[in-house]
Amino acid sequence: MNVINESPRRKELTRQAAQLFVQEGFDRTTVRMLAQEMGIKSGSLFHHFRDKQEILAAVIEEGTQNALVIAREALDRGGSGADARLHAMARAHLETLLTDRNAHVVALYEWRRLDPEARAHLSHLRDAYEALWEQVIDEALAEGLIHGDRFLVSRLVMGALNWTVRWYDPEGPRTPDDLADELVAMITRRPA
Amino acid sequence: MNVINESPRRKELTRQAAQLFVQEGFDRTTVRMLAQEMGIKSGSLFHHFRDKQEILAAVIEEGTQNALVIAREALDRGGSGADARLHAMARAHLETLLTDRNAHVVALYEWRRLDPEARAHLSHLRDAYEALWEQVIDEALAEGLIHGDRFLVSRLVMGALNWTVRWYDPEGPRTPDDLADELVAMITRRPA
DNA sequence: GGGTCAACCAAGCAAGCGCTAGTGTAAACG
DNA sequence: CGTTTACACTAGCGCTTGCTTGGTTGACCC
Repeated sequence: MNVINESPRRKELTRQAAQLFVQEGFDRTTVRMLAQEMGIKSGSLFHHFRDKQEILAAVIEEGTQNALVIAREALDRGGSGADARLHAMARAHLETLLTDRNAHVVALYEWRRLDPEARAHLSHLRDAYEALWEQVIDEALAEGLIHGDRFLVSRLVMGALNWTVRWYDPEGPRTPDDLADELVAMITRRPA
Repeated sequence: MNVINESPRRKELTRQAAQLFVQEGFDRTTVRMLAQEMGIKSGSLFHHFRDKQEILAAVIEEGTQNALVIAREALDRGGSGADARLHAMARAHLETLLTDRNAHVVALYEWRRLDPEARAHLSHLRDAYEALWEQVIDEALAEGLIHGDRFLVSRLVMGALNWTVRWYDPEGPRTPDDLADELVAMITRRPA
């Protein structure tokens, strides 16, 4: 068994698993379905992953890690004003939701299926990501761009963003940029 | 079988099922677990519900119907200004999320487990509820209380609200009123 | 050119699943 | 009184589940 291994083969298998988990849900996706999607037999699956749970953890880890990287890049690259940084974060968030859509949907819906150890590990990753948001929101508060409770505002904003996976249609007329603009406009106050 | 029946016994069973569905998820909740929670044997369960799916549908229907009733009452009772009505809707939404928490969590997480017929039926209920929101948001837009795209704003707002089930702690210091205030303050613009 | 090793397969086990069939019983009804 | 009705029980069928076991294959290595 490869256990902690990060082979390219495993990465590809993880990507395919994410797709199935989205379509069917984790519990309804059998190891036989996973194996077929991957073009192997169900037994061979356990050469790459210790058990079914580990596949779920791998899917979620992949998505969260990417989100973190993209958000950090966006902040490093972006402008210096709170408004620009708010925009950059929102856009980065929505872009990840597109490119790694499957992984994020799985993370949102199947988080509770993780066993305690995996959950603890992945919680750290997620916390790191949310810390970025709170930092940017702190800056916006400091500049007077938005008002209110730091904790509540960041939760409400992340809720609005995360919820987009439930209704956003990439084929539709709206780009991630549009959404980011609309969101930032909605929560920031410029004199009317 | 009672099939379409709405006996008080069935209502109580539905409430208990909701609790288990939240704890374990629909797929992981076995009919034997449900029966034990209800104090009967697994076979007896199918006297009240045609199959497991019907229990899920009953749980979600219950929650959505209550949300609709409460929201309508809040709007009828509430003031006439867009600001007051926005507050009333937000407060009503958060209150339902508290009193019928289990049912709503199930509705959010397990919606996709519904079979097509049940989903079609419940979609109508949900659409009716969302129509209330869009109406209130239209009023707020007309009054210039908020700006932006009607569709996007309502989705973002409902996202922020629905997401609260993932982090809101009823035992914590914040009341649903606090949340509603914060949300409305965040999205409305009063001259700074 | 023997040894190593990742990757895969065939076969199947033990457990658990949703659901059914057939029966019992006590209260309600005419 | 006999019949119906609501609710519960026991027993288990047929199937699927996650996972294990023991073995095969082909590419690479000193």
